[in-house]
Amino acid sequence: MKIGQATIKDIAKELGVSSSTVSRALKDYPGISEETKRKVKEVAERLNYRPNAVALSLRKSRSFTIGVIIPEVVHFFFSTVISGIEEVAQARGYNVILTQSNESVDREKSSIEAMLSNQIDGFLVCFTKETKDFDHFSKLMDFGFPIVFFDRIPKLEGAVSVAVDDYKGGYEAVSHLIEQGFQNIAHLSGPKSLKISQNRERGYRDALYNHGMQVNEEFIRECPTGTTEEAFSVAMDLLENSKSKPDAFFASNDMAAVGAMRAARKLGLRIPDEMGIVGFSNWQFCSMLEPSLSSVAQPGFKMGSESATLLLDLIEKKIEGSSIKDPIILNTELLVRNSSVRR
Amino acid sequence: MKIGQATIKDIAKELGVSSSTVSRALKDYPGISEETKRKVKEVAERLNYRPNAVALSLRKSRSFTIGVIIPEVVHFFFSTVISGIEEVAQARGYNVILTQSNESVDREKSSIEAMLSNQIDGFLVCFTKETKDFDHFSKLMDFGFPIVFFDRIPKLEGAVSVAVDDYKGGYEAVSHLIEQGFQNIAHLSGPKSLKISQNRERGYRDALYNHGMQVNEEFIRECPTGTTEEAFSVAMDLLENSKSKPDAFFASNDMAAVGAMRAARKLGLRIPDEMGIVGFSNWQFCSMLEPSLSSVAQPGFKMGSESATLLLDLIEKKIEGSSIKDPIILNTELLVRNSSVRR
DNA sequence: AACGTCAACGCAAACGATTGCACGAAAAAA
DNA sequence: TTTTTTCGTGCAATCGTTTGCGTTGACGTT
Repeated sequence: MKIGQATIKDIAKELGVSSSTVSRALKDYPGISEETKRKVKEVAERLNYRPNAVALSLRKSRSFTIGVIIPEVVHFFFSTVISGIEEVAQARGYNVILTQSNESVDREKSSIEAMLSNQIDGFLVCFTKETKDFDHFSKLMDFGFPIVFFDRIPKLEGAVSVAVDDYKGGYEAVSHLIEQGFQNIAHLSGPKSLKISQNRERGYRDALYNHGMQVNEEFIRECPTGTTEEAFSVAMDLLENSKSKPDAFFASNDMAAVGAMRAARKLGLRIPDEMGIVGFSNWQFCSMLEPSLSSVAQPGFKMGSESATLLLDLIEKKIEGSSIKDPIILNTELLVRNSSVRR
Repeated sequence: MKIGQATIKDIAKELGVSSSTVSRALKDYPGISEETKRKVKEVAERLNYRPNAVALSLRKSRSFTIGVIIPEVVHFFFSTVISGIEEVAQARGYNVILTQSNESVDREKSSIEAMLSNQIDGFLVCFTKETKDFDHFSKLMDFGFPIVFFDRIPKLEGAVSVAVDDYKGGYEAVSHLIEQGFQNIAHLSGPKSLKISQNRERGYRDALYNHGMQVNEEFIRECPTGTTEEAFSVAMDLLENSKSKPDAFFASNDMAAVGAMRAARKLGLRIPDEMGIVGFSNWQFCSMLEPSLSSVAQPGFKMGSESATLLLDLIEKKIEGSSIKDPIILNTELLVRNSSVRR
């Protein structure tokens, strides 16, 4: 009686019929007279009847709700992904339950538990940096429970996943720097544990290699947290203490790129003439910086909408999980701005 | 049998007792022998029993889920708020269902409907810019349905809401500009329909007034969409065509502030010497700009956590909605950076 | 011996909707 | 007129859990 929500029984009582008749009438089942259907629908309308989704979930063991597990919401890329997910889900009549793991595996696991007990229909997950063990996912997948991984993809047989072409992004960014005449390109990499970081780094290496340049291992430095401060000190260290000084940075993330910009500025190096910089993710602020920051754009919204579409198709059995062997790779695009173009 | 989830019946069958006994044993009800309790818990453990939240929702007409309606997720401030909401909800054992209205009233309404049929326990809402009519909210509130409004607050008797001290933020920003010696301070305001825009503008007016300066109506210009481009052209127009040219801008939002910066730069005006600028929201990029942008920081995370706490307290009847007459106002803080401090 | 007490548990209804099956009446076929 | 078919509807079980009330048997009291 909470919100005064009318139930099927209310309609039934009002018309002096059984609830089964009402149920069938509302769904235009055959075997109900037009007359009755009309009356039922009329009363339903008048009582502002809305089916109780919870009762439906219980009956059907389906909730028309998908769960999203994401490391953190306050992150331009992730929020874009969420937006894409939400868009598709809403269009197809699904709810989205959101939890952030804050990069903690324990929270990841407890969120899964909580959502499962809510009869969620499927998961959309970007696991944490520290998730090395995927048992809590594979257990579900063995049951045929629909899961789609996005951005960060697991080493897991039969996992359906959507990722961005990190390799190509890295490759193009570094090629671009080389073409601009930069000779000593350093790489501020992301956490080595993540496939995306590895791929960006591979792109970096291959670009150098294919342009006949040597990879200087000293120039590849991990920035596990990805903050500006961290990158700043790493870049400073590199610029002050390395044997051959870098004249360009390819950062695995935009925040880190800003750290490198700061370091360059602090040392009086002019960007882009004496120092080229390219970031990754194309955060909103890239175009607002001075000089504006070149960056590899990731299609966040598309990643969200594609993953969601995939998941819903899996849930509704429009496609088979086993038919998707390889990760879906979305294209990246290098946006060239002022931080990397020599005048 | 989906996820192979064990039910109370499974436990009951295994032990040859009734499901009522199992239910009571699991909750340590009196009237169940210690022996039985032990056995039940043991089997529950072994079968990895998790209560079915959907069945619970149906029985109790409570879902331990709250609904969040937000204009758009991809927005630094809002994503911060979401983060705060999620944090509190998770800590108190609630799920968060998220929908974005994309500033469309229709979507706002349909989201409400959808969530209601999911037996949601309460709403956390930031309505759209175009929401002028609050019937769809007040109808629910009349039933005593828990709703907390955040950021944008409605003209509605008895609404519980949490906002930021926009007036103070505006007042301090403009006072600061005045103290820095700026004389002709223009205001790029937000959509006039929103209370927050009105309050920021009031702060602007009062600051001028209290410092003995005149308000030049020509200097107050609305930027309804709040994009950089829009602000750029408005600022250009002001700088090129107004009788007395502004020497400072107080923008109702950081994106607009960037637009003003661009306009100044385009006209060769040096910031902050010839032109002072202060924004609002303290988006991440503020500190990364050159010069760094002074801005009024809004406590997004706190707004989220406070609103959520309030909502959950309402839901759990720890507090009475009627006991909260006035909006809860969270403090803003002017972060002075380089864009407004004359050297 | 007859009765009351109490611990320990089961029955069944309820939450709201769906659905296989059965039933009665009317219409059609014989 | 009798039999069969068709149509429109209701009954009751089901999903998983909770909970008011009833039942059972053991034990204690007079």
